Amino acid sequence: MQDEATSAPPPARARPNLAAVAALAGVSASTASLAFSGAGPVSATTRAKVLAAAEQLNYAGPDPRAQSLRRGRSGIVGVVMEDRLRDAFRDPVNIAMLDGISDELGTASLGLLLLTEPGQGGVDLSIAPMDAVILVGCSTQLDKAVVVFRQRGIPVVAIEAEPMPDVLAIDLDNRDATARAARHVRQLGHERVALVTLPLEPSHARGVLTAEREAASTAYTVRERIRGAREVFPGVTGVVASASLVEEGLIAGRELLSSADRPTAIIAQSDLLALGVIRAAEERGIRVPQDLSVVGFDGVRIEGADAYELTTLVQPSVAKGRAAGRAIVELLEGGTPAPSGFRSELRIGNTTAAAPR
Amino acid sequence: MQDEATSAPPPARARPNLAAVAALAGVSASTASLAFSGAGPVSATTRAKVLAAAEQLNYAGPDPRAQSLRRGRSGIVGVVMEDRLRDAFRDPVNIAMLDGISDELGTASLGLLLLTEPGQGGVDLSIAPMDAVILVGCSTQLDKAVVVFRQRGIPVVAIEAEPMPDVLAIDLDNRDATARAARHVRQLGHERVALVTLPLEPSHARGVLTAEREAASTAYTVRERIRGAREVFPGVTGVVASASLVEEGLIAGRELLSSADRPTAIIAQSDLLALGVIRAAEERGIRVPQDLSVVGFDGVRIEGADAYELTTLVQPSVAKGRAAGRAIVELLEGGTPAPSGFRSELRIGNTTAAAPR
DNA sequence: CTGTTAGCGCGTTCAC
DNA sequence: GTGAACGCGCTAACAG
Repeated sequence: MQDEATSAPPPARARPNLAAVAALAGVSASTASLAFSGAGPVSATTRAKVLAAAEQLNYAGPDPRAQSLRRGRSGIVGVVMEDRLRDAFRDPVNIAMLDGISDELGTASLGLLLLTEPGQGGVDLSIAPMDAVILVGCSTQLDKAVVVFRQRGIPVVAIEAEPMPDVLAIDLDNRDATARAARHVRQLGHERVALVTLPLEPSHARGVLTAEREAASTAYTVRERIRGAREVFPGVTGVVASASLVEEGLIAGRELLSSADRPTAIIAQSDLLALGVIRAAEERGIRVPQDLSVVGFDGVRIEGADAYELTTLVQPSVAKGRAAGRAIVELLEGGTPAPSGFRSELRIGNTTAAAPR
Repeated sequence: MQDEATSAPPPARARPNLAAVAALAGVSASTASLAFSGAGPVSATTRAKVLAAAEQLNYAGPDPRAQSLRRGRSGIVGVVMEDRLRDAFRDPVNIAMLDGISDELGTASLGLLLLTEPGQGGVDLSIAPMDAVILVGCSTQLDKAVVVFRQRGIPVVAIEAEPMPDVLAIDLDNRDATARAARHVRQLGHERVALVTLPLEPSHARGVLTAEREAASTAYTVRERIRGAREVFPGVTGVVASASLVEEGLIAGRELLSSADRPTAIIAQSDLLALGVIRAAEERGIRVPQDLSVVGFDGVRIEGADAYELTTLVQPSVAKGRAAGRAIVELLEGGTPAPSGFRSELRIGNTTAAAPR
């Protein structure tokens, strides 16, 4: 059977397609398709012929792009992160969540397309061939994108985002949890309390937490946590960090601790920020927790924070990610998963104590 | 022109397509296509008509999957990481690299599809609709996948991988750099030296570094670094960690430091491991660097390692990522970028000193 | 400026 | 078991 092939030089050097393989194998395209997909009944002989032809033509198998079109599925799930990746990945909490997501998606053989909010010059969100989308802590700026997704029939799951119509929410008790921590602080007798918040705007501007900034912000998680603190300390204010980093906590801490009547307790919106605050205190000889109580959020293990057992709100990051991934899978299978809410636990360490004097 | 449309109720509630929009707008499909893509000359009137029709039908714009097929491009670049994401992202070096990659890809409006090596139950590598692939520190187990990519004409760039045909290499001087560090250690008079290596096998098995394991391993970077150390300390051996984590360094350090004639210097293959080793020494009251010299690799800033300025090899992680991303973009534009090699710099800190006695 | 004509490469009905 | 035909939704050529 190879006689002709050897006599006539293999002509097509271009990318072969299924039809070419089928032709060389002497079968129809549909048969060849079945031979590859494994679905449907194909005789062993025929399959072997097809495979041989494929090998001869250097055919790699069905084209994923064409499959996507035909099947109406690309097998890709977009994960939209709020920040630049370099910022997002610096916080262990995000990594843990992503890990949970990827775990569930991987199980369903779904790929994970990493995207960032527009404005940072990434891919146009509505143009990528995705079957579903997970929004991670995204601002409401994504409204337009969400509309497009809905028009396309692309299911959307949002982790800790402002409730949006037709978007399945995976939520965290940011407000309640912060209120619980604040209550703990108040019970210790603290009255001069300050906040160190995560970024309020996409610009990641550092600075004082003003009423205007707060009102203008679209950062759901940040606002919820602020509100939680206000439930206990109504007028409480503080400073805004530009990212969830120890370094940023340090800067914020210096700011807060330099004033004459400095706070006796600081509620930080992440463990990294809290650790930075502690460093700032150390710099000034302010003892934690004797002179200053510090509360964090997340409950991540931070290398090098061994000296302290941070009082913090332990949130189930991986579980959150898993829930989102699971929900996506169910939605793609036509199911109707329920929104879910996760709870953070206050873990009291040795960075909070009775207010001085 | 709208008369008929208003008399007959809008029938199709199903997902509209370009043809439907064109029909309702009273233009041809190709014209409608141009109206959306913005390419080609379309009169303002026509465009408006098309857009109005689209809005009326709730049409979200061209289907990305169909565009992919037609254009032969999906706009997606796969990034294959060796480990589970949870492991990979725990090391700042990988995050930095990914950041460099995503920066360049974002500039070219390319999406980043996160994949892991098969075996961990992820997506079948050859089935995702990717335009190009970046392999990050991958083992040679990807041979088959690489063959498929080549057949498909999908360009492949590999960061720190065993050289493979038709794969553009972005390399790091793992061997030379380690040799330089080892020479520094020898100059300080050390003779009893041990290694703490990164995982040698996909299984991430912890344990002693044996000749068999080493020979069987496909972990390019790890082997290169071992070889570099051997150039200076020919018979040197040590232990294998199961991941690049402080915790793992701690375990490895305990192992190495428990023996009677313990090493006076330990060369770790990452800063995280090195920090763990230092912790192990602290546990036993072994002073660093007086009693034990420790060398790392990467030059990342680790929170909480303030007490020490680690002697380490500073590698340009972000630049590596950028180079890979840039190469991909050039390859997709039909260019032929040259392979590149990056150099690590030995940064001498205060964790190495003259050998004791 | 706009319409017509062809496919991109594949999967999926149906008949036989 | 297998083949023939059709269409997924869009866009690149040309023709007018």
